[in-house]
Amino acid sequence: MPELPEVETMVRGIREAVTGARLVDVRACPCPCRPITLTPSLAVLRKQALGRTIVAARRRAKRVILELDSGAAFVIEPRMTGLMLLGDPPDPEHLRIEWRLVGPEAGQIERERSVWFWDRRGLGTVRLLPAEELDVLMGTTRLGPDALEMTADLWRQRLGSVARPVKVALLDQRLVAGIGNLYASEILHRSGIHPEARTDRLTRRQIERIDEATRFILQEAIRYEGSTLGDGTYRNALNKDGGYQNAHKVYDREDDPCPTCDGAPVRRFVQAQRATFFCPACQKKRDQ
DNA sequence: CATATGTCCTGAGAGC
DNA sequence: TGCTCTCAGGACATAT
Repeated sequence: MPELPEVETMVRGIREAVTGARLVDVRACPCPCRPITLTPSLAVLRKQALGRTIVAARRRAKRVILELDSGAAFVIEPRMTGLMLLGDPPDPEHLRIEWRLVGPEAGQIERERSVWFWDRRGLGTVRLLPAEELDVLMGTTRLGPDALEMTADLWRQRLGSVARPVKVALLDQRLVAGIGNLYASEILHRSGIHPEARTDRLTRRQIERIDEATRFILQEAIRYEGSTLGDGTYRNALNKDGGYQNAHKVYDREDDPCPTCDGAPVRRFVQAQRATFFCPACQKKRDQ
């Protein structure tokens, strides 16, 4: 499930191929699969975007952003199973959108190529947002600060303003943007904080640990190019598996001995309808 | 307002 | 073996 590290990997994977390229076509998947949420309609979107040049590929939280020279931008939300791929994807059944590009690539001659949005479950969305709406998305009113932009002060401020189990708070994209279910468990494990600890009772020291752990876990996961879980859905832009699943300490590791304290078995429980994993020895409820 | 729950979707895996 | 059922969790709509 693409969270910040997976989306960052997608953006890095397509950046070189899309930046500076001109958009010559946008096509919806020709197969009879259910159409993805596309805003505006394909016809309107083509009118606004064809002939434009992609000036930047960026990430905001868990979204991929392709900025056009008009100021508008494609905003792609992969949600559960969406992927950005280069070249010809292997499974045409779940292809949703194709961007056809032309332009110089890596100092070579002009070349036509495609970027694809592939999405098995079809929960993902593709939008073309005008500049003003993009500004709102990039700001922190609707989405909180990007998880990699957080500071201890910001954490203190934002966690202090809510009274919820800390794991649930980390998943709230208005509070901090980019963390999903997998990395929330990993971040709290590294922080040594129980997932049910209330945000309004966290100590200064605990918040500093969340600050450090967030950067550490997310940057490490980016280095590994994200996590490809058992269903094998997530892949990078070249359709290769990520590697971070092998470095998970608790996520999807129920009953395994905790690799940090090498003793207690990892526990799993359901919190706000999501699976939470933690080590009962490293993450005591009432703690240091 | 803050927080909680329901909803969408497909395919893997469990259990009978 | 082949069926049915549950579950996975992104973001947002609706409910409390």
